[in-house]
Amino acid sequence: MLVHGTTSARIVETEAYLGLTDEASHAWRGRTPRTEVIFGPPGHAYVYLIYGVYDCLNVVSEPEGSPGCVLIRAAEPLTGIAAMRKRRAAERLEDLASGPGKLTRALGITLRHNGADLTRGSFTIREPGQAEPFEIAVSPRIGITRAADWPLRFFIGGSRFVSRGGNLKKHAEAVNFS
DNA sequence: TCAATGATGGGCT
DNA sequence: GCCCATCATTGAC
Repeated sequence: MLVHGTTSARIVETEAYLGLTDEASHAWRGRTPRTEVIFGPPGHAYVYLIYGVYDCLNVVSEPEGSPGCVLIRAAEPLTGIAAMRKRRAAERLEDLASGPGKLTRALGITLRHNGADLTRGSFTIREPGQAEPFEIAVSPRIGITRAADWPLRFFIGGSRFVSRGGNLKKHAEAVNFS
């Protein structure tokens, strides 16, 4: 689960961005001021601004010097729901953090968190206390123009909290966990 | 329900 | 200038 202060949410949808071989990855063109943290140590946050409007959160996932990260695309609100609703209007609970731009806004994550260490402190990713059995489904990535067909989007099968583009059930395959 | 569209700013050519 | 890993709103069915 993703925790920021008093707010927390169960991550239900992610996408992988591979780095130098992946044209959709910001790191594909190499190391620049912006992509510096993607080349840094794993477990840190890469936050960027998309369309001049929304902040998106990634977790750096490869060893230092090797680029690679995971975009957090959707989450199920767990605690601090009142605080989230204050930051972002949403009628239904399943619309509160059901997209990469929505969840950062709901949890109060912004560009100033770029480079933050997610393994400790008040802004972290931890194991949920008690996970029920679940299945992880796989599909192509969403909303990108390059390498769009790569099956690198992973989400909790059957979750009501996945993003709007989440109904790509055509290509989805599932793996079960418990 | 679903497709089309404008908002808006930083990074790159 | 142009692109962009998005979202809320609009308007047609």
